[in-house]
Amino acid sequence: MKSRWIMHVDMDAFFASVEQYRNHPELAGRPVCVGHDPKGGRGRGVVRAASYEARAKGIHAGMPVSQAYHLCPDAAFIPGEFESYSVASDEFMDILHEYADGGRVRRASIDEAYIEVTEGVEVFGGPRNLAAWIQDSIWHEANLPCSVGAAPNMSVAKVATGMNKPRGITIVGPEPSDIMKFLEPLPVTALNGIGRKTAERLEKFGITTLGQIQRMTISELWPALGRGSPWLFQRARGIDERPLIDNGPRVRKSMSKDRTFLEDVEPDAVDYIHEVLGGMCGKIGARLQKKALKFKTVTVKMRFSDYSTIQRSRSIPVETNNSDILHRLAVEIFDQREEREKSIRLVGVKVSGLSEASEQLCLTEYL
DNA sequence: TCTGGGGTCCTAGGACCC
DNA sequence: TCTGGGGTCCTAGGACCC
Repeated sequence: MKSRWIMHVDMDAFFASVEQYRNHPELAGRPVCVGHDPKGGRGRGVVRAASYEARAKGIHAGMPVSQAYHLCPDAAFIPGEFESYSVASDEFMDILHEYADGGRVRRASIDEAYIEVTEGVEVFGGPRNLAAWIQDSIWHEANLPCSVGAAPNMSVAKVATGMNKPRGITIVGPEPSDIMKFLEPLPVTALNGIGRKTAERLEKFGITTLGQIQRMTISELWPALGRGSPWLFQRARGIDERPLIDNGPRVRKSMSKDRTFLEDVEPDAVDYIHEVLGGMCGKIGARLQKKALKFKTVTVKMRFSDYSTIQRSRSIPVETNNSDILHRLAVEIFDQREEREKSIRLVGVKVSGLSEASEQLCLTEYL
């Protein structure tokens, strides 16, 4: 039986690359950080994406901008334009459609996707040739660098991509023994789905590498992971039978806006918080209207000075996208919080249960 | 280095209906 | 009056990802 081939394509430093190669070509070759304004080293946000030049200075995504600023004050710090990333994403997804068997693309996030290429690999004379073609097409047609991982399933392909970045190609398999050998030395966190919490749990049982799991049975794994054991048992061995299903155009499930204050806000400054909520609700309302969407549920997130975080939500019987209603609901939810002593570090508003706005909206646009 | 902002998916209990 | 099982919606929280 001929082996199945899946490719995972991951954009390199996606937001930073869009800025360097598409929006601001003058930034190519320079350290670029997309994220919050560092405000001379006092800013409270973090870096969303760092170009490889910035990474060479020790900067990485998720790092507080204040720290990034100290590491490299002359990096270009730009807030970024989400819309341009969305357009760039659609462009490279379109290119992937051309190479995928049956045009099936599974979008995993804005900057990565899986494609089934079992037939393509034969036509192009092997996975490495096809991966190189795809990489070249994306570079020449969309002006974006990417890395490619190829393997007999999605799980292993994703791990492969991460092994060789930027502009890398990594082929794993097709033999199960090759896959086992590839995964054997890797830390458990190399797998998609194993984050900090799960890694900590496993470590309590002395488990840190996939090789260790390969030598265990499901029942030996059970005390550490319970119901998650069969899943990890398989993934550690590179077994993943999931079919690659095209998830079509992006369907948004929720929309949110958070704000961390430059300094924590005193618990009695409710008017100020209400005003901030108003600003966020206005922006969310505008985005909903632009996309012709209505919401069913509002969630208000509150994070306090000790970093404890709560969320409170409420659903309404009739969907709407009216900013004033949204604001009123958000204020009500906020005012009902049980925590009244601690200062407030962050407030956020999220709308979910999104549905398409009907003719009503069109009518109001006429009036 | 105190820890952003945008998301997704899963679980679990309770309400409510048939 | 008691009992059940299934389905769906709502709310809260948690894990994870980029």
